[in-house]
Amino acid sequence: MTPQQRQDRRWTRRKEERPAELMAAALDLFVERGYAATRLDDVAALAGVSKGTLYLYFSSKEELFKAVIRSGIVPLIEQGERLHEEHQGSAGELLRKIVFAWWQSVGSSKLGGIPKLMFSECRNFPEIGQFYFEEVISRSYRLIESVMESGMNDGEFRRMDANYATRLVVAPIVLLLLWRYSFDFCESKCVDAESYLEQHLDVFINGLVSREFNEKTGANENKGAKPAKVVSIEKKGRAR
Amino acid sequence: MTPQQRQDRRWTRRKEERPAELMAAALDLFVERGYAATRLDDVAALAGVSKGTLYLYFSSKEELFKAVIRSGIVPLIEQGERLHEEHQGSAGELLRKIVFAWWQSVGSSKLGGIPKLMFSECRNFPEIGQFYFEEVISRSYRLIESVMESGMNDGEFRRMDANYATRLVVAPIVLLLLWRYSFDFCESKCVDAESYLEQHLDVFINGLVSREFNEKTGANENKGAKPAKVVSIEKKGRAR
DNA sequence: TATATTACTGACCGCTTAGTCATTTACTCC
DNA sequence: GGAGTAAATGACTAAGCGGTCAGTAATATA
Repeated sequence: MTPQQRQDRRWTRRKEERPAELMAAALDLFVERGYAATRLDDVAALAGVSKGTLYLYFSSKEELFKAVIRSGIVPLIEQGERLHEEHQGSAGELLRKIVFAWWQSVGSSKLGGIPKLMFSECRNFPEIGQFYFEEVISRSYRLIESVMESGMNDGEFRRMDANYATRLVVAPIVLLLLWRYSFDFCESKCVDAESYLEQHLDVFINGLVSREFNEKTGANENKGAKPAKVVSIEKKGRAR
Repeated sequence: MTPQQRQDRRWTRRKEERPAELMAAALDLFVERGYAATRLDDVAALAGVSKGTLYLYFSSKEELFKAVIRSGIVPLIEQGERLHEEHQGSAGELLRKIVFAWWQSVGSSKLGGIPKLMFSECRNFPEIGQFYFEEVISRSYRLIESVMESGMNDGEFRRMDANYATRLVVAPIVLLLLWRYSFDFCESKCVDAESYLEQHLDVFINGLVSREFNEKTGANENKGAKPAKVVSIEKKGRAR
């Protein structure tokens, strides 16, 4: 069959590729507009098929959403495990390596839209929110946290709450990602991810290493060899 | 009229209070479910009125949304200006003061939902997204940036890109807020904002102050010679 | 108490969109 | 080429929700 012949056809059978194409289209629109505001006709159109075809592969809008998240998560998890195995170097170097590898493979690809999507929608889909939390967020945090802890044990970093330290390294990176899919369009000059991450790691790692504390407030004191007090507290009563 | 009599009435006239009550209800639901997934019947019900009443005060769903954002923004801007005027103390102290004041008045109040809402919806409402960006985000950034710059000029902080430095202080705070309105429910332990912010400022300010920094690579220089053991620290005065 | 005013109600309308299915078209296999 | 299979279509249905408005009940006025 010549390409011309193929082009003349009203449509072609592409059973294998459809699901991935539909999920890619859905991801784009979900990220851009949110789940509720995305119409399945538009998803189908963007994937180059009719809505009926979409229903050949996904039984409902919610199933499509779940599939988008699940398939988007797989590479994230694999990426995490790869990084975990390739442990070497000082904690600071390792941190640097992980951050840049992650940004390259996730932050700057289309997968980067998934965190924004999950932040927006996780309350509407608690089940898949929980899934994402456990399989992606918790795992990533544990990876970083182990780096932080080994850095402290080796004396490379000063002692502090490793859980919070982890959140603090991750936060600017995640926010950069969210920014890309939200307010980015408001700015004329966009953030240079490379320099931003570089400066973040620089300041952060120096902050971890440094032992100069504010004596006046007593804050940030490193009390000898004692580990920093664990500040996570039991969750209190929740509104509603 | 006795309270009993008032209770017996099917409804009462409360022209003055309705708009604020409706906006409060709308904010709750918009933050929880997103704009598109929020039904006006539910907003009205949560505010204790019928949908018809809602339309007495707001001409459309979008107008309600805009009103919610605008009214939520006003206190933020006022807060910002107040903080700006109360300039005093070193840059580090000032930063600390601003962060905690902001958290107390915004982060822990219902207004905290607005950033989450804006991150989720700004692409669907570019006009109001732009408005929020200019009136809230840019203003706040300028405030922090001026603190960072004066810190650098005084030699309290080392020189670096003030714009990025600003983003880096703000990021963990904003992400904490977003977290509260998204994945928070997934965790059994919740983040203690106070300790989290404390640790953030500690690490960050120390990272700004410290000059153990390899200009060429951007990596910190402690990799070769590990710092002394944790037990042998002596507190030093603050670097100037 | 009688009348006028208006805040409020809730049934209703019509559009949008998730989901269905009878039909059409591409492809496979003999 | 022709018969059989299955991928894809698009018109259709039903439900949900934004938005309307004629009517009702609370309040003001006198």
